Parts: sequence; C-alpha cells; structure tokens
Amino acid sequence: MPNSTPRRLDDQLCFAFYSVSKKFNHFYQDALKPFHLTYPQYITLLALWETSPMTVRELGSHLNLDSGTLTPLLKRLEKQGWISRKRSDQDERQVNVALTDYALQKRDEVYARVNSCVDLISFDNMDYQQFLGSIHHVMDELDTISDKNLIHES
Amino acid sequence: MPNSTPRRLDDQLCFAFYSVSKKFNHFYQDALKPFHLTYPQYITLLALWETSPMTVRELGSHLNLDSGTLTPLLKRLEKQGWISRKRSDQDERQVNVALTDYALQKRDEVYARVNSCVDLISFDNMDYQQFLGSIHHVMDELDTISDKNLIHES
DNA sequence: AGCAATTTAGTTGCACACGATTAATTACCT
DNA sequence: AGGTAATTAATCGTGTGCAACTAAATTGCT
Repeated sequence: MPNSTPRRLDDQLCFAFYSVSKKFNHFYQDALKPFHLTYPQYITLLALWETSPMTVRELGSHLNLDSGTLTPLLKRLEKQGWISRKRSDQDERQVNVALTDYALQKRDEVYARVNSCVDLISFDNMDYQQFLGSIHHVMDELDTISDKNLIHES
Repeated sequence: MPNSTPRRLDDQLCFAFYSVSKKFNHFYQDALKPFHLTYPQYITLLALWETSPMTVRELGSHLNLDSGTLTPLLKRLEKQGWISRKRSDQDERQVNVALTDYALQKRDEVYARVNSCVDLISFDNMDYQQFLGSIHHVMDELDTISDKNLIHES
C-alpha cells in the first residue's frame, strides 16, 4: 500500500508489450492476407507444421490457448481446408488435429511470404538473442507470480 | 538475421510478444479485480488521469484504439461510474470523455494496488532502459513498414 | 466390478480489437 | 450561400481470448 504515485515505467513496459503485440498482429494480418489466415491461425499451423497430428490439449499447451479459443479457431481452419479434426480411437475424449495435404503443399509458400515480409524489419544494432532472452525473463517472472498466487492475498 | 528457412515458434519474436502480452493482461486482470476493471479499461483511466477531459479521438490516438473498440468500452466505464460522456457544445461531432469524482477519488487506491503487484516482478540483471528501447525500436520498425505499405506489393 | 475423481473438448457469455460502413456535423471552396 | 469533402463517433460483423460450466470418457481406488 505504501506507494501511490503512478509508476510510469512499469506501465510503459506493459503498454509497450500490449502495443507491439497489436502491431505484430496487424503486420501478420497483412502478410497472411493472400492465404486468408489470421495470426492465431498461422501460429496454429506453425505448431502443426512442426508436429502433426496433435490433440487439442497439446496444441493448447504449445500456444497457451484453451479449448474455448481453439475449438472455434480449429473449426474455421477445418472449413478452409487446412486441417482435419477426428476423435481419437484410443481415447475418445481427445480430438486429433492433423494437417491436410493442402496445408502440407502450401507450407513453403506461406513461409516464403512471411519471411519476405519479416525481412523488411530491420533489427540493426540490436542484440536479438539477448532481447529475446529479456522477453522470456519477463514471461517467466509473470508465470512465477501467477503460480505463487501472491496477488490474491489482500 | 532473418533467413529463408522456417523458424521455430519459440524462437520467434512475434510469438514472444504475443505471449507476454497475454500474460501481462492476465496479471493486470488479477491486480485490478478489486475494482472490476479490465486492462484496456485501466489504461483508458490512466490516460484520463493524465488528461481529462479528452475526446474519443484523442483517447484513441493515445491508446491506439479506434471508436469501434472505445465506444463500447467507454459505455461500460460510464455504467460503472468511472467516466462521463457528453457531446461537445462547440463541435457536436465530438464526445468529451471526463473522469467522475469517483474516479478521481479512487486514483491513488488503484495506483497503490497496481504498484504493489508490479513490485512482485523482479527485473534483476536486466537493463531496463535498453530493453524498453528495443521494444520501441521494434514498434517503430513495424510502423515504418505499414506506412510504406511495402507489404501490399507482390 | 463399481464409483468417485480426473481429464478432455465443447459450449456459453463477456470483453476486447478492428475493418468497413453509416449518420451527423463541420470545414472548405468557388 | 451552397454543395462537396472531410471529420467524428457510433454501429455491425468477424475473430480472438478466457472464465465458467457441461458432457463424455477414462483413471484410480477399493
């Protein structure tokens, strides 16, 4: 309770992440327009291009998304022909999400398009790995705090 | 830095921003729970605690949000007693958004709560200013690209 | 085997975000 | 002054995100 002066910097860090995230979203929305893909749909495909098939839960833990977000998103991807959804025979609670032949064929084309757009961003005079490390440090801190549930007391 | 081969999801800058942004959102959602405020509502109040009143457009340019997002958000803030909305007399196209006495009274309490939560995050062994600078560098790059409309050709 | 606890995906409701459009108002221009 | 362009907020439609809940299937325990 001690400190009631607005802490500009911390708000700025949070707001900076918030703003950059939206800008990246817009950037990818443009880049992916030829394929009619949104950014969340794209990262879903990215995960599947790494490993397919996956259950909804496995996908969710890779992307930090729950079924409430994924189920409708996956239905849209299915309708557009990128993936198939089939209940597992071994465990009927699970749904296996697999890439279609169309998605496998389109992969390199999507990569090429995205890379050509990402190439436009200049990361000069910036230590990319250290930067990524700092972001992950913040991410880990936020995870630790929410695990500890320290926030909920008082 | 970028090459033509697909990069792994975890290595990607955009995914890191996307993930941290969601975690920050969750963090603030917890911190602001006593006030029944969401993070976008909080930053709206933050802007107004700096300058009140503001038109919807002015607010939007501070927060990078358009009226499609702000109008319903402001209606919710109004219903909860934080702000008032009144069409301007000078220019009836504009709507002046002003803090209520309630919001002015609650300001320090909100600050204290947020600060006590932010205190839990440890930014040890991290060059904070350089980090914030890198984030803004990425933000500027993304702005430059979307301004140039380079993405839309090809 | 029988039954409670757990796991999994889906559903619902709410709150952003934003593109596209609309309606009202104001500015501009000759 | 009068008509067109520009500005402003609101509205609509689509797509996330996520908390809370539901239904079905599986696991675990006795």
